Amino acid sequence: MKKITIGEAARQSGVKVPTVRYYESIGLLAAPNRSEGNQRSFEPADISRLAFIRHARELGFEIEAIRTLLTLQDDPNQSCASADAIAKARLIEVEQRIRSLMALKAELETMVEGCGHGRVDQCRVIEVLADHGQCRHSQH
Amino acid sequence: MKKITIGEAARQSGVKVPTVRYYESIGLLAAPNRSEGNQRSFEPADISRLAFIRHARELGFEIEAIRTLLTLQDDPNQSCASADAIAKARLIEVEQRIRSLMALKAELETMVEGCGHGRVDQCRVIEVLADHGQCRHSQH
DNA sequence: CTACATCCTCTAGCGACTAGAGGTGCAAGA
DNA sequence: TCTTGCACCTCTAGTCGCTAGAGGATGTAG
Repeated sequence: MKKITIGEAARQSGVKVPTVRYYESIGLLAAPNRSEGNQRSFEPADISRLAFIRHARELGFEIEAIRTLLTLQDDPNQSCASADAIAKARLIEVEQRIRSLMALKAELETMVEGCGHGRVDQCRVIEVLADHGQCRHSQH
Repeated sequence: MKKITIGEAARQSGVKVPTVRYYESIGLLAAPNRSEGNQRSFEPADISRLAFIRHARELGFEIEAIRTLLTLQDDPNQSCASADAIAKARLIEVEQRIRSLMALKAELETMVEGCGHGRVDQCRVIEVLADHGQCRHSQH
């Protein structure tokens, strides 16, 4: 088998080199074998695992959630109820966040539209920030 | 004038006590006068400033952006072009983030819907994570 | 053999707080 | 007056998920 360097693993998985080392350091990725000269030598499975992690991170899962998902993946006989629960929780978070951002968007639009491009004392941006009572949303 | 303690200031502005001290430490809020016993004594203007900061933070502005907005507020003769630019930049960020989260939402929904609630080896949650090729969005 | 890219470990830094230790100030009840 | 107990003080260190940099070793191409 040809040796996969950390740089190769990084390129193939889309995870940066220092981040690969970081994932190893926190135990998300098993420590790989080393070459004569102490350089890491990865297996193809490590690249899949890194890609899995990367994808999950892109979806906004926290490291601890990913750790759980990975242990589930490692043991395919387990019930997928936990995986389902984690994904559902994340979905709810994302929906919340979208709602919240929509409210922010509306408020920012009011600010930007209301800006007369004159001096600060007539500026709606500053004004709205100074007085929360002027906006329609109250919790985020 | 009655003295406003840090606790009072926190309650009235909605900023937590340690956070008020933090804002002072990074120069976002001027260091207030102290009582005989070295306790901070705030002015009503400080509370407005804290409320301004809090509202801006809720809108997702970074501390450095808020610092700029505050200097603009402090000098009302300035043009509000900078304030406008900051708000516009933030609006674009928010719109980006919403689009990105919508894509995530769609992907998470596919995962959750596809979960057969059986064993992990048939679980769509794990499967989708393991193989990015299965999903329709490619950049976030 | 010599460049030069890539690798190694280690420590420190980022943003925006938050938590905790260890101590002081202050107002109200006994 | 004393004491209880909360609120305040400073300082350091921790959070999350990396990222940057120092200072050195290894590996490969010409």
